Amino acid sequence: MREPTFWILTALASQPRYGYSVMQQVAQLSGGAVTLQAGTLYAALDRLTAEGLVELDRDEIVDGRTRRYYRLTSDGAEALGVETERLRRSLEAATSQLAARQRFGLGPAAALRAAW
Amino acid sequence: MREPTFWILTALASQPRYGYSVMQQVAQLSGGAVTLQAGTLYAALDRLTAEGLVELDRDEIVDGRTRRYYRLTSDGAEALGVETERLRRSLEAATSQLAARQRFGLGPAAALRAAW
DNA sequence: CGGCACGTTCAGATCATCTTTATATTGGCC
DNA sequence: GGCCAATATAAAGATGATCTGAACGTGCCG
Repeated sequence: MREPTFWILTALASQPRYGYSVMQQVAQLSGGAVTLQAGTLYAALDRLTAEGLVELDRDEIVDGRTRRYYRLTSDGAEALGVETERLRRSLEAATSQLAARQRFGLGPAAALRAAW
Repeated sequence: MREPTFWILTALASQPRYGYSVMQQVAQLSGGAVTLQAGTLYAALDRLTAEGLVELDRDEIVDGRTRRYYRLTSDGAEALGVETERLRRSLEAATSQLAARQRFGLGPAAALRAAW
């Protein structure tokens, strides 16, 4: 799962949203670090719908503009849960390896390097 | 940063390694969940070298086979650190949204939706 | 001597994402 | 009145990391 897909599922987890609302929610959740491109978003929503991770909730018309709401399916929630576990393991691995790097680089550890 | 790239940098963080050793380290760190494809690995090492995140450490010949060691550069370590922070925020967001979903009444139990 | 682990390399295909463009409405500003 | 920003979705073409699949050579072991 790539970044945009992950964030879209995350934004839809708590409640149904329409495309533009997903964009805003992702921007907020990521602290402004992630800005979904419109092309990416709507293509992803179509793809995720086809995959069954997301489904159409309803259409609303506000100020003459259509808002197409999507919701996460139970498959989508499960996929996000699996992805979250994967993130947890990745984070753990990187953290431990970076810590090992500190020990490797600091102090009189030159002998250690030779031993390896 | 994609998955394979992340794991390659992580495997190289603690010490220099050659390609095959990176594969094994990634498999171990990920608990067997990630298995790098040879094509992906060596292409990535070339690319990361060109980008300056990784650099050639040394060549060793063992049992007639060449082992090409790579090491993480300081740029590479920094990139991995940034990526790790990004993972932390992503994990946090997904966790909180999934928790909100529970409260919203759309827990993993699909039976709930049937009641609607 | 046949198979398996080791170790690297390359060509071609896939596909999510990015970029760009198009369309349409509302509302603020000069 | 005209311009621009924000809202809202859609679709076409380009990009590029990854995947697929294969090749090639060595050494170890039963």
